[in-house]
Parts: sequence; C-alpha cells; structure tokens
Amino acid sequence: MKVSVDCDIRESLDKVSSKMRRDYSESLREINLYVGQDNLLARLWEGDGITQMQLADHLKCEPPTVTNMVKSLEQNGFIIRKRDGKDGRVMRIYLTDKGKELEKPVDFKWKQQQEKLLNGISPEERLVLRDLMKRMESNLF
Amino acid sequence: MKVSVDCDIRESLDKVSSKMRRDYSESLREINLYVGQDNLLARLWEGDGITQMQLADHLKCEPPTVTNMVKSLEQNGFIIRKRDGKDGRVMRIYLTDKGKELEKPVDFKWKQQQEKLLNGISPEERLVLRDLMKRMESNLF
DNA sequence: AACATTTATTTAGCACACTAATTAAAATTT
DNA sequence: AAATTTTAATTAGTGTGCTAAATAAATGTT
Repeated sequence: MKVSVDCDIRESLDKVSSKMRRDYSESLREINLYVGQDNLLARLWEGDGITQMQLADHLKCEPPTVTNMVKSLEQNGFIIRKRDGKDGRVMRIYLTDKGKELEKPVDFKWKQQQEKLLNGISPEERLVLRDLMKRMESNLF
Repeated sequence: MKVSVDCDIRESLDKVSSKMRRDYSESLREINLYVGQDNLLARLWEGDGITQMQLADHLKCEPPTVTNMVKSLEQNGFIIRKRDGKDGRVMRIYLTDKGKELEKPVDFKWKQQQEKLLNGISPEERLVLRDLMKRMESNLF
C-alpha cells in the first residue's frame, strides 16, 4: 500500500499517542494511579468539593468514566465522596491528605513525560507544533 | 494548575488522537469493520497467506491482539485461517472475496479521515508536522 | 530416545474509554 | 398537588489494546 504524507501523519499520531499513554501509565503505577486519574486529581488540587458533573465537564469525558475513576480513587484512599446537603442527586468530591500528597510526584512525572516526548524539539518548534495540534483539534471537534 | 506549552501539547495530542480514533471507528462500523482491522486487512491486500506472528510484527501489536482481530474478521467472513502444512503451530491468514472487496471502501474512508484531520493545513506545514511527529516517535521508541 | 527449551497461538483477565439504559432526586408544567 | 421533564449518578455491556499464563508443536541437548 502506498503511504502518502497525510496517511503517515495519521498513523504517526496514533502511534505516538498510544505509546505515550502506555509509558505514562506504567510510570503512574509506581504511585498507585491509573491514567486519567492524574487529571482528575489535578482539578481537585485547584480546589476540591466539586461535583462529578463538573469533573466530567472539565475532563471532557462522560459521567460513567468519572464514576469509575472516582470509585477507584476512593478505594485507594485519595479522595472521599460526600452527598450534597441541598441536592440529594449530586456527589461532591474531596481530597484526603493522601490525595493532597500526590501533587508533587504527579507533577514530576508529568514533566518527565513531557521532556521525553519533546526532547530535541526547540521552543520555537514547540509553538509551531502546538499551533498545528490546535488546528487539527478544531478540525475534529 | 499552570498549563505550560509542553503540557498543552501532550494533552492536545492525546485529545486529537482519541477523538480521531472514535470518529474513524464510527466510520468503519458502516462497513462492519473495527479499528485496527483495517490495518490488518491492508497488510493482507499486499499479499495474503502470512502468519499471525508476521501480522503482529507488521502491526506492532501483541499476538493476543492479532488472535482477537483475526477471530472477529473470520466470523465476519473477511478472511479464513488455515493451519500451515509443515509447521503445525502456525496459522496462515487468507482473504476471502468479501475481504478483497473491502479495499476500495477502506481506502476511501482513510482519505476522508485524513482530509478531515488536516483540513486547512498546507502541504509545507504537513511536512513540518510529519517531521515533528517522527522526532517525537523516535523519542518514545 | 528422552528431556528441556523455544516458538506460535490461545485463554483469561485487566485498563480505560465509550454508549444505552436505569435509578433517584429536583424542577417545571398543568 | 399530581404528573412530566430534566438532571446527576450508576449499572451493564462493548471496543481495543495490553500482560501473564497455558497449550501445543518444533527444535536442540544430552
């Protein structure tokens, strides 16, 4: 099969993204986190007590995904869920001390992962890349 | 949380890749294929009768993934599996007529997906992008 | 020839996302 | 006030990959 430039990019994107995800997943396992949970925690480090709907919105994922992440994080003692006093439908998510302690190690792993991915790519090139990514993103959404 | 340029790129890559995959998956469902199976078939269109190990190598995936894809493709009548006459361990994969007929529609969907992703990005920019992708790829592998 | 190792494939089970359908509470309409 | 609609969360089940362990055939060693 002839591989055009365009095709190359699509496949390359897929390959880079899935490899990155797998590497990062392995790295996060060292601190008992799964991929996706780091982003959820990052939102809580900005301020906790928000609802699952707000988390789904922020993470651009679906409610069942939040349900599962939150369940896992609670079982591991990183967060607790409390039902809202005024609205009996909503659950509010709070960090435990154990959850708060994860901020530094996650930040480190994030930076480590970024540097691995972008190694040898200059700041100017990174800007170009970010621009292209944003344009592809708007093509899809 | 402060979002650095680097972090932006990592997240954007993830987002673009997963959205692309979902869109493409939906498109492939119209011709009774799942994501990944198109690449397996593409290899067979170049020449069939190869083994599952060769497919795993080519697709850069693990043997169990090939087992599952091949099982599904066989159930849908796109391929048949035949045990090798000389080596009783290996299965050789052959296209059926139904499988051969998929080449054109898959090619069409591929091009459609590429054009959607790269819409508004000039040929020069595509070259830059491809170069950057390749460099990120070599950073990871 | 018997035993051990390697190789190809399969099975079992997990991670992480999704959609569709369900439950339960709140808000709106009549 | 009762009935309907909306909203938040959950459950059930699927897709697409993975790893670890099992099976079964071939090859290598003694």
